[in-house]
Amino acid sequence: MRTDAGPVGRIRNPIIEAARRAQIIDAAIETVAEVGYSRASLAQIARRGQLSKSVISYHFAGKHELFEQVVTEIYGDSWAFIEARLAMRSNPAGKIRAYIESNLAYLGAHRSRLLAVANIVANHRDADGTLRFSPTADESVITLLSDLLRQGQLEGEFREFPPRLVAVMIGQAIIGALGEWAANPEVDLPTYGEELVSLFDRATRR
Amino acid sequence: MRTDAGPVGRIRNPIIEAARRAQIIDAAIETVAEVGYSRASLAQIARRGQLSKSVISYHFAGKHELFEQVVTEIYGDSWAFIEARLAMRSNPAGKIRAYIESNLAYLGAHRSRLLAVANIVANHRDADGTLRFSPTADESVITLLSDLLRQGQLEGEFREFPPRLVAVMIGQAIIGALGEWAANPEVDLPTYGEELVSLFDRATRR
Amino acid sequence: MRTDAGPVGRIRNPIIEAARRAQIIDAAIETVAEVGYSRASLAQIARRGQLSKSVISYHFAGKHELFEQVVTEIYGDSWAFIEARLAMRSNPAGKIRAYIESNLAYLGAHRSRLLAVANIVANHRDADGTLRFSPTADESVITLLSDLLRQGQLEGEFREFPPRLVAVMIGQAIIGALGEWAANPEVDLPTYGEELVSLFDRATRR
Amino acid sequence: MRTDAGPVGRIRNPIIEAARRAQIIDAAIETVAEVGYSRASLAQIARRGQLSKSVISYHFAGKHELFEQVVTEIYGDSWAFIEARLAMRSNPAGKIRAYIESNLAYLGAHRSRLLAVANIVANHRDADGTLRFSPTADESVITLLSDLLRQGQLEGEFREFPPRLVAVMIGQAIIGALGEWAANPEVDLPTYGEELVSLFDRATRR
DNA sequence: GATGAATGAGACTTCATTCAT
DNA sequence: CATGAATGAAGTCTCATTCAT
Repeated sequence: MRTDAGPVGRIRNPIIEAARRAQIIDAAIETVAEVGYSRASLAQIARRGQLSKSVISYHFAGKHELFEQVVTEIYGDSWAFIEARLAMRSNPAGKIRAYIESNLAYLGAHRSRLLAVANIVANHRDADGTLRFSPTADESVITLLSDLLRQGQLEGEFREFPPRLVAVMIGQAIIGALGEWAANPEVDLPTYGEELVSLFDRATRR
Repeated sequence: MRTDAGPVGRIRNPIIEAARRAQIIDAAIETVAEVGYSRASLAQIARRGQLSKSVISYHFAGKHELFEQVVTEIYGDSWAFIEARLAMRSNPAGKIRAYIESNLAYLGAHRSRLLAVANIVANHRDADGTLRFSPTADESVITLLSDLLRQGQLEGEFREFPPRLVAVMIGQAIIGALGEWAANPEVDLPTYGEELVSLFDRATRR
Repeated sequence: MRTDAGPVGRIRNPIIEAARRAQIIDAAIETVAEVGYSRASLAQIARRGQLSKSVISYHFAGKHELFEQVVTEIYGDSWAFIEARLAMRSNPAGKIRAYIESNLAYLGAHRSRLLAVANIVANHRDADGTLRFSPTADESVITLLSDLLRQGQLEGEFREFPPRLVAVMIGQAIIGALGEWAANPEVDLPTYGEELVSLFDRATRR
Repeated sequence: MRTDAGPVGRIRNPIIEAARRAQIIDAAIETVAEVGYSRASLAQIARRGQLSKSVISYHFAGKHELFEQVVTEIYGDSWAFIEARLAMRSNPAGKIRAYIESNLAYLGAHRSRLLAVANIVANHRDADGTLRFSPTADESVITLLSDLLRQGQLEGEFREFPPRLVAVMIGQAIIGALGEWAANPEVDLPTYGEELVSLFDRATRR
C-alpha cells in the first residue's frame, strides 16, 4: 500500500492526474480483454499502455485498486448510458425493454469493456479469498428490474410471477447474450436483443 | 506437450493410476471451487489433496492437462446423468424440460464441480492466449437443443422462432440460474428451475 | 508466507534439510557481517552462499524467518560454549569472571557471528515496526548475572549495590568491548577482557 | 557526489534555506527513531515532516548527505551541551563525572536523537560498503577521556591502568546505559548515571 | 510409483532520484 | 524556491516444472 506523498489520497494536479489514471485504466481494460484476468500482469498492462510499470504503482495503490477502479469506471459509464434511455420511457414494460436494449447496445459498442468487466468480476478477490464483486448481476440492477416488474403487475401489464426471480433471469439472459456475442462476434446482437425482448414479453404478459 | 492419459513413460498399473488421477482431479476441483482459478496453484491443490506437488506432475503432463481433464471429467459425468433423464421423455418439449431440470439437478448436487468448471472454462487458455473452452454453453448442447426445438416446430408443438438463438438462450438461462445459486446458495434451485421451464414454455408454445 | 508442501513445517529428509539450512544461515551471517543489515538482500546472501535466491525461499518461510534463525543459531551455539565454562566454577565471582571471559572468547573467535548478531538484533523488526529482539543484552543473561551478584552479596563476596543494574552494566561492557574490537580488530580482546574483569572486581568487592 | 551544504546551484536565501534544512533534519531524526534505519525511506521522512519528497532532494545532495548532516547536527549540539558542563569542573575526576552525567542528561532529554544517531551510526555506509561513522564512541571523545585519565594518574588521583582502554570502557558504559534506557524507558537514567560514576570511581581510584 | 529438492522466470511493489514546470 | 510526475533498479516472494533418488 502507498505510504508516500504520491497522488493516491492527495491529488495535486487533477487534470494530468485524471488523464493518466484514465490512460492506465484503458490499458488495463484492453489487457484483461485480450489475455484474461490471470495473465493480466502489471508488466502486460504497462506494455499495452506504453507505460512503465512503476507509473501504475504511482497512480494506484496497487493492482487491486486498479482493477476496482476499472469496474467502477465501466459500471459508472454504462449506467449513465442506460439511465438516459430508461428516462425516455414511462411504463414498466417499456423501461424493461429499454434496459435490455441499452445494456446490450452499450457493451455491444465496447467489447473490451464487456470482456474486462466480466473477467474481473468473476475473478477479483480480496486478500481473504472472497470475491470482491458479485459475479452475477449487480444487486442494484436486480432491484431496479424487480421494482419495474412489480409495478407492471400492479398496473395489470404483467401476469403473476415472482418478480425478483424473473428480474434475475432477465439479468442473466442479458449476460448470456453478451457472453455469446463475446465468444462469437458474428452473433448479431440487435437481433438477439429483439428476440430476448419478445421472449420476455410473451413470458410475462397477462 | 503431452495430452494423452497416463503418466509419462510406461504405464505399469492402470488401477492405481486411475485412482491417483481421480484423487488429483478431485483435489483440483475442490481447490478451484474454493480459491478460484488464478489462485489455484499446484501447491494449493497438493495441500488440499494431501499430495506432493510432484505427484501431480507425474500423473499429468502439466497444470494445463490437469485442468482439461477436470473439465472433461465434469462434462462427461454430467452428460451421463442428463442423457439418462432425456431418454425417459419422447416429445421435444418433454426432453427440453428434462434437460433443464436434470442439468440444474446435477450441478445443484455438485456445487464444487459447478464452481470449478465455471472458473476453468472462463479462464483456461492455450499458450497462444485463446480460451481453451467455450465459456458459454458447449456447442454439442446447443446443437442438441436446436434440434429438439426444430423438431418441435415441425411437429407443431412450438411457434416459429430462430431455433439456435432460443437454444443459446436456454443454455444461458441455465448458466444464469446456476450462477445465481452459486453466488447465493439460499436461492431455491428447484423453484428456479420450474419457473424457468414455465417461462420457456410460455415463450415458445404455439 | 509458505503455503505449499515444502520443508517448512514438514521436514522430510532431516539430514540434507539441516545441511542446507546451515549453509544458508552461514551465508546470511557472512553477508550481514560484510555489508550490514540494510544491504543484506536475498540476492547478496545467495551470491555469497553460491545459491539461487529461490533455494532460500524454499528452506525458510521468508527473509524474516531466516534472520530469526540466524539469531537463534548464534545465541544457542554461544550459550552452549559459555555454559560449559560457567560449570567449571563454583563461586559467584568465579562464574562472573568465566562469563565475561567465555563470552569474549566465543565471539572473539567468531567475528562474523558477532557482527551479524549485533546488526540483526539492532535492526530486525516485526511487520508492525517493533524490534524483534532486545538490542541490549538478552533478558536471560541479565537474570543470570543478577542472580550471581545477589548470591555473592549474600555470601559476603560483594559489597552492596543494585544487582540488576550492575548486571546490565556488565552485559553492556561486554558488548562495548566486542564493539570496540569489531570496529578495530587490532584491539587485544583478551587484555581487554582481563582489564574488564579487574575493573568489575574492584568495583564490586567488599 | 555533493557533500557541501546548501541546495544544488546558487543559494538565494540563507535564512529560508537553513530553516528548511533544520525542518528536514528533524523529520529525519523522528523517522529513524520511530521506524529504524532500514525503513526510514525518503517517503517516510517526507510524510512525517509534511514535506514533498523532492524538497529533500532539493536541499540535500541525497539521502546519504541528509543522514550525515543528522549525525553532524546531533554530535555538534550534544558537544556544545557537554562542553559547557565540563568547563565547570577543574580536576580530572570531576570532569569525567561531568562528562558521564551531561552525556546521559543530554541524550536522556532527547530520546529521538539518541535513537536516530545510534541507528544511523550503526548502519550508514559509503558506496563501497564501509561504515561511515565509528559505531562505538567517537575518537575525539576517547582522546578527551584518555587525556583526563592520564592527567589524573599524574596528579595521583587515579591508580595505574591503561588510560585508553579505560576511556573506551567509560564510553561504552555510557552507550550501554543509554541503550538500556532506550530499550526500556522505565529505567531511571539519573540513578543509572550515579551508579556508573560510583563504579568507575571505585575502579580507578588509588 | 513417488517425491524431496532445486531453480529460472516472472509476479508485485518500493525506492531514491531526476526533471520540467 | 518548490514539487508533481515519472522511472529504472532492485527488493521479496510464488510459481510450474525438472530430476536424481
